[in-house]
Amino acid sequence: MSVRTRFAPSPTGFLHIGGARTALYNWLFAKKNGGQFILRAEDTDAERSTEASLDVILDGLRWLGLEWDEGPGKDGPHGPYYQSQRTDIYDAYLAKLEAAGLTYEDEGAIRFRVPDKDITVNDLICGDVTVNLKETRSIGFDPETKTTLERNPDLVIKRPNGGYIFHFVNVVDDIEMKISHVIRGEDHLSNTVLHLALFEAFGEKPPVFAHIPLNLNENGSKMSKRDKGALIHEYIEAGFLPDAVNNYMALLGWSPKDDTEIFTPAELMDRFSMEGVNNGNSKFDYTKCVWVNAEHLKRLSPEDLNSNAAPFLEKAGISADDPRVTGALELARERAELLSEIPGVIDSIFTDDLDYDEPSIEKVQSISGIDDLMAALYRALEGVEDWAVDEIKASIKESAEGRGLKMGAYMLPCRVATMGSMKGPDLVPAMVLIGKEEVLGRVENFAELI
RNA sequence: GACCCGUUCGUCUAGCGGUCUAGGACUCCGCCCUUUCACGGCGGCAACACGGGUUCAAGUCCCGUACGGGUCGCCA
Repeated sequence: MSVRTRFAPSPTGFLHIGGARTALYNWLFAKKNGGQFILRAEDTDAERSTEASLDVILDGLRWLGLEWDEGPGKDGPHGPYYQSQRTDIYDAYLAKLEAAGLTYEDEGAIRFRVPDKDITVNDLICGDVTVNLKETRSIGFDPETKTTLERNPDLVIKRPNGGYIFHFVNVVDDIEMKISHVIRGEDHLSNTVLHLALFEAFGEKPPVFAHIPLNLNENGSKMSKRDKGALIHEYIEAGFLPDAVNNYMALLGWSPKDDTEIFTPAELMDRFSMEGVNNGNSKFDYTKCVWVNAEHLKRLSPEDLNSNAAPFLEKAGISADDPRVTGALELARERAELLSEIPGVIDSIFTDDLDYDEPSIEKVQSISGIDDLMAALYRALEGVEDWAVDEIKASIKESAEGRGLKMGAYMLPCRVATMGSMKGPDLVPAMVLIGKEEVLGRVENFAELI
C-alpha cells in the first residue's frame, strides 16, 4: 500500500507554527516513504472560510517548501480538494449510514449513533488508547459554570443548515482520498475513537494514526497566534530561512537520536521516522530557533545566500545586483543570525553618506596624536598600489611600525573612518569592497570631522 | 468534573535494567583567539516530579500521588 498523508487546515487566515509542523511531519513521512502528500481545505464552516484566508496558509506552506502532490491548485484523482465542493460525496456517505440505520434526526440536525463499546486506537506514538464513546460522551461539561451535565452522546454529523461537521467529512475524505497515515496533533487523540467508529460504520479500514505531541508557548500553555513565533509569516518577515524553520520545527517533538541538530531538508527526510517522535509536549524556544537559523545562514551557498538576502537588501536600498554584494554577504553571514540583520552589518559599505556612531567618534578622538595618525593612515592607504587585502594590510603595518606602533593602533581609527563604527565586519575586506578612492575620501572626511 | 495523554538541566533532548559520579544543544558566565563586533575553540552553572514496589541492580519496569497538557460544540 502506498503511503499517502495529508494536511487539512481550515482556512483561518493564519499558518500556525503547530500546523506548519504537522504539515512538515506529514510531508517528511510521505516523502521518506515514497508516498504522496495531500492538501485539503477543511472549509466546511462557510462563515469563516474565505479564499484569502486559505491563501495565507498555502503561501506559508510554499514558503516552507512543503509542496503538495494533490490539493488546491494541483488537481489529482481524488479531488476536489475543497470540502466545500464535496457535498455530493458527503451526501452519498450519509446515505450509507442512513441505510444502515445508524443515523436519526434531532431538531433538524442529523446524528450518528455512537456505538456502546470500547474502541481502541492503535496509535503509532501514543500506543493503545481505549475509550467507550457512549460512556464518555454521555457526560458533558460546561466550562463556564464548571458543572457536568447529561448530554446526548450521539455525534451531530450534519447541521440543520445542511453543513457537515468536521468529524464526518474528515473521515469521509480520508477514505476517499485513500489516506494511509493520519499524522496530526495530540489534541485529536480523544476524537480518534469517534473517527474509528465512523470508519467501522462505513465498513472501511482506518488509516494508521500517529498523534504528535503539541507545541506549547513559553508559559506552557497552548500557543495562540499572539505568542511570539506563533505564525509563519512572522518568520518570513523576520528574515528566517525556510529550511531553518523546518529544521527547528522538526526538532520540536522529534529527535534523530544522535547529536545532530542542523539538517538540510534532504537530510531531514532521510533521518525522519516515527520512532524518533517524542510523546511529551514541548515548549517553543524562539532563541534556539534563531540560533538554528544562524547555523543555516553560515552553511548557505553564496548563490542561495544572495537570493535569500535579496529582498532584505532591496528594502535597505542595496541593489542585489551590485557586484560588491556577494563579497559583502560573506562578511555579513558570520555576524547575522537573521537575514533582516544583514543590511545593518554591511550597509556602510554601500552608502554615499556614512553615518558616524557618536561613541565611536569619541573613542577615536581620545587617542593621543590622532591627527598625525590619521595623516599617516591616509598616506599609507594612498600608497597602496594593488588595492587588495594583503597589500592594504602590509602598507598599514609598515606605516605603523615606522611610527613604533602596532598595526592594531591604526585599525580602530581606520575602522571608524571607513565604516562609521567600532563594530562591524572584517575591516580590510570591507575596504577592498568599498574601493580605494572612496576609502581615501572617507578617511580624509573623517580626519576633518574630528 | 469525567475521560485521555504526558513528566530527564530554565528550554529542546540522549538514555529503551548494569557502560549514568546522567551525554549533547540553546541560553547564561568565564577564558582563549583577535584590528572592533561577531564566528570559532576551551571550560563552567544546571535535570532523572514525589512515594511505594519488582530486581542482585531502576532515569530505565509496575502501582499510586502530584503536576502539566488535551478532549468533552450543530469550531476545525
